Amino acid sequence: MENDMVKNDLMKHVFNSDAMFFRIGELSAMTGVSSRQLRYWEKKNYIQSIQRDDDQTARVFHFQQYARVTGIKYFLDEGYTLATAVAKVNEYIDISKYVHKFVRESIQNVEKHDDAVTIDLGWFNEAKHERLKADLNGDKFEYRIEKS
DNA sequence: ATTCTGACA
DNA sequence: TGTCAGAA
Repeated sequence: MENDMVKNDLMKHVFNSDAMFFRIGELSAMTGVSSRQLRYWEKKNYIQSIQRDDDQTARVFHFQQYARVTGIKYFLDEGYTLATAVAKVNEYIDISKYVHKFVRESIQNVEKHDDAVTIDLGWFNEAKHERLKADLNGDKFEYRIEKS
C-alpha cells in the first residue's frame, strides 16, 4: 500500500538521520560513562567509532554504540570487570542476532485482510501438509493450524 | 565550545 | 580513571 511505502521511507529517514550519531560528549552524557572511559574502551576495541574520511579528529559514534556502551555499563554496575562486561554484551548481541534471524526467516508472509492481519509462519510439520498461522487483531493474536 | 593526545602533585 | 595542559 502507498501508506506503507510512506512509513518505510519515514523509518529509513529516521534511522539514517544525523540524530542517530553522537559525539563523545553526547554519548557520555547519555550513558553516564566518562569520555575518558569511552576513549579507553575504543582503544581496547570494546567499542568503535565511525571511520572518518575527512581531516576531522573528533570521534563520532553510531546509535548502535550507544546500545553497546549502555550494556557494558550495566554489567559494570553489576560488579563485573570491564572485560567480562564486554563479553556479556557480545553474548547478548550474538543471541539477539540469531533471534532476529530466526524471526525474519520464520515469517513467510504477512496477509492483510479487512479487519486483521495473518502472519504465515511456515510449515508446522515435516509432512508439510499444515502451516502455522497467526491471526492478529490489534495487539491480540491467536495461533492456528491451516491445512495446505 | 568541544575534542584530541599524552602525562601524572 | 580523573584531570590538566596545549593544540586543533
